[in-house]
Amino acid sequence: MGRAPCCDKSSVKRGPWSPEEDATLKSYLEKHGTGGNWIALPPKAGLNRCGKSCRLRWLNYLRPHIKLGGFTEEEDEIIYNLYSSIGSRWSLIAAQFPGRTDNDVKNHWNTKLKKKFLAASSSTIVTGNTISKTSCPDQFSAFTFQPQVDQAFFLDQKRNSACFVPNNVLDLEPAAIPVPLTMPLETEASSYTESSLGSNCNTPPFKEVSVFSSAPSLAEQNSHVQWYENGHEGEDDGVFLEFVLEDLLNHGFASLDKSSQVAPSSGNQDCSYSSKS
DNA sequence: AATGCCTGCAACCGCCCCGAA
DNA sequence: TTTCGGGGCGGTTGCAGGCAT
Repeated sequence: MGRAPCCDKSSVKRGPWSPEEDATLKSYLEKHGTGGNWIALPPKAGLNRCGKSCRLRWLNYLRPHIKLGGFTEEEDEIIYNLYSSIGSRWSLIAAQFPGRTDNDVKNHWNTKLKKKFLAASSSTIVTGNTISKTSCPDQFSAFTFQPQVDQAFFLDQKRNSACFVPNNVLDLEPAAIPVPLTMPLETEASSYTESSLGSNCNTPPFKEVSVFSSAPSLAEQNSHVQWYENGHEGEDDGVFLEFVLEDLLNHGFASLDKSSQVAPSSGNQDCSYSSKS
């Protein structure tokens, strides 16, 4: 038994919005606002539309300062890096671009970027091969970019970075893994504090680009190595990130130094890996 | 010029979350 | 504490325009 629909779909108009409807909605919202209730809004505004449809129309096309289409290469890169790190959290990704909507970013991804980056995925791996050993923390961060993993994710646009925290790590104790992201703004690296994030998560010491941009596809291929945080071995598998380190090493995609499998500034965090096979 | 296919995008659907009652 | 309902979000669909044949 499903929940009751928000409106009578047989009696409201559906499909593309006319310029008159747009004008009516825009005019009403500019004068009165939403009133905190989209469902009740259409009759007040004189529209024969579902409240949710009104909300969508306003948020995606009518509200001020909307920027549609015309994605730049840099934006594409950021979208891809974010998608690699947090998956299809379109609202979160769109939040990185003032004026862009989640729907627009999602459509852009589905129609253009997905193909573009899938086609380029092999060359991306080659790019990963150029990583120096000293950039191992980058790779570790990249390995945390698994959308499938139950995770908490903190973005700090001001600091040009983000923190990733597996959910059940949060349950145990706050120990965040910093995730460097490509952000449009040049900013100084600085540290998160416990008060700002509730953890000892720090930003990386420099502005970084996610170099492991084929992480999702590699994660699918790589399933026989499991990563553990020290002290949590054998616990809930859901917290652990899985991939084939050996394959990476064999193929030279990444140069890993086990002794440095620690995020650069995650304080007390330490990690190790083992083979499941 | 006509037809069919492909692509991009606007809009809808339905689920989940969260706050109010 | 539970229930209900609205908002938010990601996935999907359907249409229109462009392109190839």
